[in-house]
Amino acid sequence: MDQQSLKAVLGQARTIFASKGLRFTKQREALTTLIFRNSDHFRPEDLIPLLRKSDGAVSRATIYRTILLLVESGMLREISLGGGERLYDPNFLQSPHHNHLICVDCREIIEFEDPNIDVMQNCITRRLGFSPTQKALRIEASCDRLRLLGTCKNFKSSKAAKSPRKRTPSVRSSTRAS
Amino acid sequence: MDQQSLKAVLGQARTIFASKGLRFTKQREALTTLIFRNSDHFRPEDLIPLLRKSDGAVSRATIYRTILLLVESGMLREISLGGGERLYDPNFLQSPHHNHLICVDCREIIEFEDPNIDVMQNCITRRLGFSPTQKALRIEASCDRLRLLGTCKNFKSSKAAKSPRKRTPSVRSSTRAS
DNA sequence: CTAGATGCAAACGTTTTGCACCCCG
DNA sequence: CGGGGTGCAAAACGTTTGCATCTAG
Repeated sequence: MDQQSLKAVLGQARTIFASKGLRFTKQREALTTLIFRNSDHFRPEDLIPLLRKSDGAVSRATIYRTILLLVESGMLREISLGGGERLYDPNFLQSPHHNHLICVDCREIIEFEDPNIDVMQNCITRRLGFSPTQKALRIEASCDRLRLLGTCKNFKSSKAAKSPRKRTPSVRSSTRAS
Repeated sequence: MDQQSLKAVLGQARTIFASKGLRFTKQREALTTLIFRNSDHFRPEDLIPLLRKSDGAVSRATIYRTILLLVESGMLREISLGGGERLYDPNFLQSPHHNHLICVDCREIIEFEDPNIDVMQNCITRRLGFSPTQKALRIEASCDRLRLLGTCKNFKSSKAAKSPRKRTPSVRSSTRAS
């Protein structure tokens, strides 16, 4: 996001917060800046090391609390990519109706928009007797290029197509040991 | 699910497991029966008390491990309803292409199917250069009936439209206490 | 007999919370 | 100076794992 838009976003946040009687502290500003500057999907934990580097360190608790505020303000949206992975997406501010395609080969996330999908979702919702408030379409798919050519413009062997939620094994002491 | 279909499902599970060199133990059978008998969405934790009642108690570890096996066998699917809530849905066996609408008023989950949506998803996926493997459409919506008439056939005040992930407070001892 | 399965409890990663203190307005 | 905000560390949660034991085939 360019400097111009970022300024606008910070202003918007400040206004929304003020309207709720909340302060826009330097921590909240640093966090908001970080989140919208690169407009990447992120996990709350990801933000901690990023904030440690510069001088604007923010505690874990504040990070979680601020994210919640931004979600409640409609500036940030939670998305789910399966496997219990919980990500936040700052891009709904600029493209309010986009959806996500996740490449099962490289776990790359591709954002796309389609007006027909949106119309159809509204239709279905109304037909069921509801008024739509939020819609999320997630498509998991495999990359044709990778399958046919053995390579994929998104493919990075580093994050190779694997299981989310990895745990680091550790020394373990059994209580029932003989 | 009727007794007939349940028998078929158990047979299917037994076959798939056998083909992978896995056993269909009494724990796995009890679990599979429970899951597909009522075809309700569930969290792994939900199953523990249900299994304690009858004689077929199964440990937490086995529950998680078996659920994983069922997912890998394509008999069970994980769905996500937002708020980090991770549910499992046994109904994809009978309606492989259904989607979910969640009522924001009462958190009721309505399953629906729409052939057009499916075609369109395939279109979009191919246009992006991918082959679809799995699709999930989640619509959050508010119930018209409730808004207009103040009542909703799905509305239960008990599970009143609120925040997922509640925590039970507890006694806490502060280290920094004076 | 033996590979696979189970149960237990410990540990993990993530998220929430109580509380003392801080600071902005 | 007061009410909202922060940081810390301690829970709480949901899930995974090592290991000893058990069991189905």
